[in-house]
Amino acid sequence: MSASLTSGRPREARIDAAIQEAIHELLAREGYAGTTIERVAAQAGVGRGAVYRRWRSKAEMVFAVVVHSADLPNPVDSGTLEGDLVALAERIADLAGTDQARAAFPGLAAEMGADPELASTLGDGLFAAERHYVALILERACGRGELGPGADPELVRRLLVGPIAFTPLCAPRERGQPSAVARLVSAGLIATHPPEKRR
Amino acid sequence: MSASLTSGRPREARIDAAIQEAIHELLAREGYAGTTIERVAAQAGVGRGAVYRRWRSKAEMVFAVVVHSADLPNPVDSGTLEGDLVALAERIADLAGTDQARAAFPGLAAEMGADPELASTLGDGLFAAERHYVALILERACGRGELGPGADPELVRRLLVGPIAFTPLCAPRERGQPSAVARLVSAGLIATHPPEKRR
Amino acid sequence: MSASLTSGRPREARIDAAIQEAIHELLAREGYAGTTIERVAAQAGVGRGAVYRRWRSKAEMVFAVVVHSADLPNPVDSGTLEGDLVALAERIADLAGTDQARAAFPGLAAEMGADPELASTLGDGLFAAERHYVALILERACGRGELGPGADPELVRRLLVGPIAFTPLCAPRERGQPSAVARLVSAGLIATHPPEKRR
Amino acid sequence: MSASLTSGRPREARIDAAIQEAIHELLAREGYAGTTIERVAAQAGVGRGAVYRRWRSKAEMVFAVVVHSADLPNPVDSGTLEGDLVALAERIADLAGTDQARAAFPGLAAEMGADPELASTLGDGLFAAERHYVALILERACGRGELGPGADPELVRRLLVGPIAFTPLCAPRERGQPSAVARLVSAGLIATHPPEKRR
DNA sequence: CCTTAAGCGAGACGGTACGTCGGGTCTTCGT
DNA sequence: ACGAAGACCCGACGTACCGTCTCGCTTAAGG
Repeated sequence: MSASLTSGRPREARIDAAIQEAIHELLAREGYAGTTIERVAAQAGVGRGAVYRRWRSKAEMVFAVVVHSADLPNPVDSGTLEGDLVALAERIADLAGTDQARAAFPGLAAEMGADPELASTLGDGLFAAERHYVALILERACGRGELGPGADPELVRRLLVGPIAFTPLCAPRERGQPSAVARLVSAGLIATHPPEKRR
Repeated sequence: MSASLTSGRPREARIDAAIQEAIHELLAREGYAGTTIERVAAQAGVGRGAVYRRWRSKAEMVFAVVVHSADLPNPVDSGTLEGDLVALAERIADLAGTDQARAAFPGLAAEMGADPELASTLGDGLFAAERHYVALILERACGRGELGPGADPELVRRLLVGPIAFTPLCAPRERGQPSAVARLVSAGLIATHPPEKRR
Repeated sequence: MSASLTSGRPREARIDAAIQEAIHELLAREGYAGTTIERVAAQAGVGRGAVYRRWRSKAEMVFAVVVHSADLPNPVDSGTLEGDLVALAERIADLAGTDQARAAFPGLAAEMGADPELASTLGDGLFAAERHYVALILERACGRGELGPGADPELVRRLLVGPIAFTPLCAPRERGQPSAVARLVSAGLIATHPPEKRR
Repeated sequence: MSASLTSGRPREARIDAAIQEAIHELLAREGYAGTTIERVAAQAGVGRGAVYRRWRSKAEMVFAVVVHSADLPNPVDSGTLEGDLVALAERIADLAGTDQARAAFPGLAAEMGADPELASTLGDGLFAAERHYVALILERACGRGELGPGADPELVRRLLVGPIAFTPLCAPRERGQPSAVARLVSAGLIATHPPEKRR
C-alpha cells in the first residue's frame, strides 16, 4: 500500500544536481526572464520533461532552487535586541544579496502577484518562518526588560525585509545598509514600546 | 517655443487617451503579464504600431502610464516629524495601493532587474524626487529641534517604501499599515539622532 | 534502414494531410499572396509552429505542395513526334491549369527571382526532369527517322512550357491552346532538323 | 472647364525623374519585393505621398516605369518572315533582359494573377500592341507568298514571349536564345500554314 | 527472472507574444 | 494644389517559450 509509491525507476540524482547548477548559472548570467525552462534543460544537458517532472512551473522551480538553502537555522542570542536585529538583518542581506537571488526575487514577485494561489504555495511557509523568528527575538527582548509588550512581529519583519531585500532591487547600485536599518528599527521599537516602568 | 518639431502629422490626443485608459483597465483586470501590447492596442481600438510609436517597450509603457500622475506635489508641513512621515507614508500607500500599481510594480521591478539601463532610465527621476522630498522633511525636523543632523534621507526613503509598497506584494492579503511604519521610523530616527541642543 | 532518425516524437500524418489540404484550398480561394502561413495554420486547425517546422519559408511550402504530385511518370510513346509533344503539352496544361497551380506559379517565380539560391533549390530537380523527358521524346523521333540530330531539349522545353504555362498567367482569360503549340513546335523541329537519311 | 484641369501647383518634373531613377536602381539592386514604396521615396529624397499621387499602387508604379520605354516603334521589314521574327525576338529579349525587367516581371505577374482587374489595366494595352505587331509581320509574310492564311497572331506572340521572356526567369543562368526560338517558330509556321499552291 | 512502472532525451503539438516591416490612407504643415 | 513628414490601421513575418504529449529506450524494484 503506502509503500509502493516508489514503483518504477527512481529519479537520477545526477540530473537533480545538473538542473540546480544550470538554474544558478542562468539566473546569475541571464536574469529571471532569460532563465527559460528550455535553456535550463539545454544547459543541464537534460530533456525538458525532466524539469517539468520536478516542478510544475518556472516559478516553483526557481523558488525551490533559490530559497532551498535559505532556512534560518537558529536565532543566535546576542544579548541585546539591537544585536539580534542586526544579526538578522545581515542574514537577510546575505541571502538576498547573491546574484541569483537578486535576479530571481522580482520575477518571482511578479508571478506571485499575478497568481495569488502561487503566492500562498510559495510564500506562506517562508514568511511564517521569518515571522516566527522575529517573534522569538521580540520575546527575548521583552524577557530581558528591553522592550514592552505589543510589538507586531509582522511589522518588524516588513521593516527589515522591505528596505534590505526589496528596495535595492530598483536601485541596485547601493547596498542595503542592513545594520543601519536594524539599528533604527531597534531604536524605534524601544521608543514606541518602552519597557513597563517596572519598580 | 520649446522645440516645436512641427513636421509631419501630429499624434492624435484621442489615441493617447484611449491607450492610457486601456492600460489602466488591463493592468487592473489582467495583471502585468496579461497586459500585452497586442491587447492594449485591441482594447484601445488602435493599431499596434500606434503603441510602439509611443514607447519602445512594454516596461516603458506601463511605467509612463502608472507613474505619470504619481508626483508628490508639495510636502505638507504638519508641524512634527511624525506627522510629516505619517502623511508621506499614507501618500505612498495610496499611490502604491491602486490595483494597477499593485499589478505593475513587480513586473516593472523584474524587468528593471534584468536590464539595469532600463532601471536607470525609469527609476532615477522618480527615486530622486522621493529622496528630495524626504530630505526636506528631515531638514524641517532639524529646524524644529526635533532631530539632530546626519540622518540619511535614502535610508528613510527605503524604510518607508520597502515595507509599505514592496513587502505587501508578496503577501497581498494584509495592508501595509503605513502609519505604524511611519511612527516607528519617526521614533527610531529621533532615538538614533537626538537633537544636539543637549546641554 | 536509411537513417531512421528515430529520436523524438514523430510527425503526425494527420497534420501533414491537413496542412496540404489547407494550402490547396487557400491557393485556389485566396491566391498566392492570400495564402499566409497564419491562415494555412488556422485553416488546417494547427499551430503556426507546425508549419514552420516543415518548411523554412512560404515559397518552399507552396512549391512542395503544388509540385508534389507533378511528376511525369513515363513518356507514353504515341508513335510520332507530334503525338508525343501534344501529349506532353496537354500534360503540362493539365498540371499548370489547376487553380492552385495558376495561383502559385507567379508568386513562386517572383520569390525565385529575388532569391537565386531558392531558385536552385526548388527548380533544378523539376526542370531537369522535364528536360530529360523532352530529350527522350527527341531521341525516339530520331530513332524513327522523323528528326535529325542536334535538336536542343532545353529549347523545346521552353517552347512548350513558356507559352502553355507562363504566358496565360498574364492574360488569364484564354487557355494556352497546348496542342496548337505542340503541333507548331513539332513542325518547326522537323523543318529545322530534317532527318539525315536523305539521299 | 476642360482647360482648368491644370489648377493649382503643377507636379515637379525633377521629382518624376528622381522617382524613376530610384525605382530602376532599387529594382536592379534589391529586386521587386525589395522595391518598397518607402525605399523608393527615401532613395529619391521624396515623400511617400508624392509617389502615391502618381500611381495608385506599387504594381502600377513598377509597370509604368519598366514598360514605359518598351514600345515597339516600327516593325522593320527584313524581307523574310524569319528575319522579321528574329528581329522581334531580339527586341523582346533586349527589353526583357535588363536587370530591372527581370526583377519586375515575376512580381508583376504575381500581382496581376491575384487581381484580374489590375491585369486588364496593365496588360491589355501592351499585349494588344504586341499582338498587332505580330499580325503585321504575318500579313506581310502572306503577301510575300511565304505563308498561307490562318496563322493565329496570339499563338505566335505566346510562342515568342513565353520562351524568351518568361521561362528564363525560373532558370536565370542561361539566356533565352531568342533567334533559335524565332527560327523554329518561323519554320513551324511555314510548315503548318504552307502558302497556297498558287499557279 | 522477468515484468512493469517510471525516468529519460528528443522533439512535435497548439498557443501566444514579441518587435519589425510594408501597404495604402489621411492630416498637418510650409511653399 | 503640391510637397515633406509622419501618424494611422491593418496584418504578415519569423522567432521564442510555454506547458503538454508522444515516441523509443533504459533502469531499477517487486512479484
